[in-house]
Amino acid sequence: MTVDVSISTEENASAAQNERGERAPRARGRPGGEDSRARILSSAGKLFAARGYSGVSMRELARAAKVNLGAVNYHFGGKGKLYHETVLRLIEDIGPVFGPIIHRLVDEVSNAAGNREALSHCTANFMKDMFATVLGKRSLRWQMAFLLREFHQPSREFPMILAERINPMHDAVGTLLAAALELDPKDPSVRLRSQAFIGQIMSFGASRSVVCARLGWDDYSKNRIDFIAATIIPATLASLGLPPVVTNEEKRA
Amino acid sequence: MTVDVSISTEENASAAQNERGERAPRARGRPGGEDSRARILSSAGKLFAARGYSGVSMRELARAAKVNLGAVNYHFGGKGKLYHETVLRLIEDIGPVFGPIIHRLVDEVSNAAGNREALSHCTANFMKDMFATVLGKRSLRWQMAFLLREFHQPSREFPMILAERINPMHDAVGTLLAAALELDPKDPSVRLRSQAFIGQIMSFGASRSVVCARLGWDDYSKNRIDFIAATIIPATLASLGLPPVVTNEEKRA
DNA sequence: TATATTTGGTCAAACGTTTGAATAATCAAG
DNA sequence: CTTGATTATTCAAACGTTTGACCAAATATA
Repeated sequence: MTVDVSISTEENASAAQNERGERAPRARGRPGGEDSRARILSSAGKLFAARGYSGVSMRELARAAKVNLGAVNYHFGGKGKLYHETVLRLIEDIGPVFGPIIHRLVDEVSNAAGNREALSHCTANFMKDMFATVLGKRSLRWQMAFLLREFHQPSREFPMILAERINPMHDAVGTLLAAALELDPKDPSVRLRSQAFIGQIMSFGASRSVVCARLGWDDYSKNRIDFIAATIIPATLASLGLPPVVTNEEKRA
Repeated sequence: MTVDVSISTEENASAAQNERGERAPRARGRPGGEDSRARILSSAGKLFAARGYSGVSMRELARAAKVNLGAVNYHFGGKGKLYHETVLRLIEDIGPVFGPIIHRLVDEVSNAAGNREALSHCTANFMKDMFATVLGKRSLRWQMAFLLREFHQPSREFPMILAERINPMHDAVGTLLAAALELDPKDPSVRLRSQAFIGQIMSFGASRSVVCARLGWDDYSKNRIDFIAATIIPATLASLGLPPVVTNEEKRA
């Protein structure tokens, strides 16, 4: 448990003792290295997501991360390697976010055991989770933009993203659709409908500018995201031939 | 009619006579101008779509268009102006493609007059048109990539694209959804479902790499696009509470 | 000749990268 | 408790290349 945390955050690795009580060797040399590294990685993610690889200069990046220009190459050994590290970091970052959502979906589908009301609830829960996460999580904003960019303009890092994060998500949705449609999860039509299912959700992230322009919104907010979910979920349930989910308010009436 | 064609292709504008039979004034000076301009514009579209504004250098562009570096600035007066012209050209190009699709949809929805079988056929026809166009038309490939880029990373040209091409498309889908759901076309939930409707289709273009990877395809083909349409259309009909469309084969049986 | 276009070249600025000195911490020796 | 070696990091300057822009001369048609 403590191991997991230290791996996922990856900070303070050199600052304390290890779990055996042995003295961990303190960092030598001028301090601040891990700090700068983290700042560079964070700035790089945001900038690459917003403007793409060639749209970001090393100088701009160094300025944003508040480090010297040379420090970027010192820590990462070049722009290309930095981009690679950014993708690795992205994959690490979104794992703990989508992992539980995927886990919950697969669990609930399994527990539903074909019961269609239960499948409706799985679907609604999953979509609520996804909308809230993809559209709402401030901390995930640049990651989503980064992903969308890699989707439609795959770099050499794309296969890794596909294998580590996209395939598990699509496979999970596949089990839901297979249960709802009573088809094999490997059926090509299930895979296509998984794409439509996920693509529909992601499109609200990819076309944020369009949605906001057409709805007269400045940006998404919690209430607006809830409204999107409440609007789209019934349509998706119907598309799967699943019964509508009765909301709490409707139950009271 | 002939006017539309000449506008849409925009080539040979200086090569022949106009429709009144008057002699069009032949171009003076060194020849090749309109040719070079068109080649530059075409290369610029493809390159900007693939790598983005800053991912393309003027020299690379000149090489791709087989013109001298100076000729690009001669014709367009700079990289920024060339990008602007590329967007104008894009809007002009996709107009004749999506215009008829939109027109057909609005017409058929109007003629359906609320009849739900007729609305099913509208929907199916529109989606078939869209899938075939967005995924299939080779000539539209870079335009779609360009659009998707502008969606999620709007440049200063975005408002024009929105007004000229996106809003009409969304409004047309809005009339379909309003008829099917018996709501006002301006209802926010109709606008959101229009986004989901279109976004779902576009996602097959945006995530081409994902779809192909998961289906084991190298690329889309006519048959595969038909298969996508045949898979997704029934789901969309169900999501709108519209009756399924009976295919020709099923009718014979 | 007049006009339109192409051409090759130059320019300052910005690019990614490299370098070597300066800095700040730890560690081992005295 | 100081000292000097060692290590890690920062920093400013410079490298050679590429960038977008610009220009005057050359060229090809009317």
